[in-house]
Amino acid sequence: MNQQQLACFAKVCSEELNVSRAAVALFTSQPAVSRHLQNLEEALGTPLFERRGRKLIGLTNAGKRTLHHAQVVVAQFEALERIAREERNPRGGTLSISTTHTQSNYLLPDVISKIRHDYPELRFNLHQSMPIQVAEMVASGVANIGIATESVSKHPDLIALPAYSWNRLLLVPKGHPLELLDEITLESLASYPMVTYVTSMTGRKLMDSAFEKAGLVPDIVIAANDSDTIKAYVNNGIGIGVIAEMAFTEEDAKRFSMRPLRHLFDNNITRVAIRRAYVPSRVELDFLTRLSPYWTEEEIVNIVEMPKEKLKARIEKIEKSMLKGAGG
Amino acid sequence: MNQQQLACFAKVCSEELNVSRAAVALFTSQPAVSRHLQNLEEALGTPLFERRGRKLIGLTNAGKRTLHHAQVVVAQFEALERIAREERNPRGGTLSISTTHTQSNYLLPDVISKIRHDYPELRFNLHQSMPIQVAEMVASGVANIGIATESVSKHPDLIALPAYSWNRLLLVPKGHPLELLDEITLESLASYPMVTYVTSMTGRKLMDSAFEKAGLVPDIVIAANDSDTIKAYVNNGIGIGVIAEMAFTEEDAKRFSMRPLRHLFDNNITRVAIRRAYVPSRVELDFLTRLSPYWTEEEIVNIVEMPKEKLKARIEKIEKSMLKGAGG
DNA sequence: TATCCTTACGGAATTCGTAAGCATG
DNA sequence: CATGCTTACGAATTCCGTAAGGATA
Repeated sequence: MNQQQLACFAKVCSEELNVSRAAVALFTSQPAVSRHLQNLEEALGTPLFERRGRKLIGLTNAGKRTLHHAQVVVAQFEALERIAREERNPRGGTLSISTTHTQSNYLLPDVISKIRHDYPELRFNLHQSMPIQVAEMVASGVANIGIATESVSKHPDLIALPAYSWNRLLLVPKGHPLELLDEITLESLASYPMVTYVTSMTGRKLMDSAFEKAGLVPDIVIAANDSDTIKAYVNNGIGIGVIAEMAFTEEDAKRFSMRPLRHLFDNNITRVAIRRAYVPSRVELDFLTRLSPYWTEEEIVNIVEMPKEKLKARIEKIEKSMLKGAGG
Repeated sequence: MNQQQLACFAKVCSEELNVSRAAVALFTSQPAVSRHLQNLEEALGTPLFERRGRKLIGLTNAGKRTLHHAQVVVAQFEALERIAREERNPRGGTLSISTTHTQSNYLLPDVISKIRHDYPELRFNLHQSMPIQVAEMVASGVANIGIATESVSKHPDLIALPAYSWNRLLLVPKGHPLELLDEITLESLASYPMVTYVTSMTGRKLMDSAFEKAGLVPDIVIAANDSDTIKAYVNNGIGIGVIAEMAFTEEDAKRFSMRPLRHLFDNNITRVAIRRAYVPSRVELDFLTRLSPYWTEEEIVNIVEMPKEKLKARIEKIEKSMLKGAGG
């Protein structure tokens, strides 16, 4: 039994038991991975996979138990390499974050400037993409921290910590009829052409389901990836905008009127995703604790190492306290 | 960087930076270990040891940070092997415990019979020896769980969890003058020849210091390793006996008279020792939770992975609640 | 001088990639 | 027949133990 065998095993599991893809991800040949799996099973003296012919179709009980420790080993090796890198170049260090446009442009600048104050020479890798890619990038190790509202909590190799909750607001050009309407209702929103996020992003699903429940169909003329695009089209008079609260800046207040929509839609929860068993670095822990008031350093370290069932309960607890406290 | 290099590094650290002894403990040659250390340092790109000439005299900062993760890796590999063993033979499994005579004969029988009820085919390795050897055996992996009152909390590679607190009692033959004395004092104890434990065992040090504080010198005619020997000599009229409370059985009540000594001596704390970063098995967790009411499974798992400073605070907290609650 | 770490060297074992074989859908 | 796992094989690398060399106390 050695590290490479375990790394292969973990990667094959995270690649849905596809040996070929695992080989690509590990920058090696497919027979090499195949052999490592055989040798690992031989070394442990017990099969790890359920097989149908030559295909791997599932994990045995032993495989399930082994997987967790294999992931821990892989993560510890990563941590050792990071420590060495930090010691070689104490000033360096990189915060590698993958996130969506809204988080990247309206949530992160504030947190990052605070972190930069404490770590002046820290470098940032900010990857911006769609929620599913955010999850993929963290799972594959391209980024170490993912921030998104969708997708990240479903990936089996990721742990998704609820970071904060938020809602939507209505964005209209100054002088628009909705600006001064007593109470904004779903009906009033549905009676205007609307510009908002695409289906896969920024809590769009929660909005859709609210309209559906009311038996309404919003007239979404343009669906965009990012808040800035939405603002541009609203500014051009194409329609009314529905965007995330945190995307409304002081600058926007000069051009637009804004109406809160908390009474119409459920709160969304934005989550931070890290790989299971990942060992966060010093800087990453600082970043995460600054990002959300709902967890402490100690908790993060504990949570990463938790078994699945216990983790679920813990996360639900955080979400409850979050939704109670009105969030933001 | 690989598992063997990390294992060598961890072992050299736990063998007080003596490469030769580490080689013996790892069942390999000394040059092999030496080379692994060099390769590890080269792979990490940073020295792990402070050196004077060819001698290792300490850890660098990088070495200290690396050590923890190296220990975790080693422990995870051990856990993987144990899991495989359990899967190969689900009924088997062994509880390997090293402890002192008193614990082994008077504390463990009850706990072990309960555990055997849940795991009928479980095998036990009970090693009985002096406290220092108990610590050594756990550190070296001969046993996985150590139980003792002395020594175990000082070993750098061990975590010592307070399990329970206890005190001494006076053992005299029926009809002895002390049997009916109103109040047993240190003076009255010092005025008779005494039979008790040897200095290195079963909380003997706390007893000595109580006499010393009072300016008294007890007349210890025989110092023994185990409670049964003490009883035998007391029975023969050699002197009065001072033994641990839990060593007094119903059987003893027929032959001896007993007087509590809680008012004269401080409580002792018996501790359970496990290797740092060790991953306890299912059975071991059950055993440990049955052994002491002061911790839960979850806590044990957390504690093992804690960094040193945090651990210290946690343990002190347990001890406080223990000493308050009169213990037993 | 005894202990302990490093270097040198030859043989053994491991590991890798390519190429070819075979099963599944 | 396309996808995907296994087997075969030769080359390169790594790893080990013995033996010898040098440093320290």
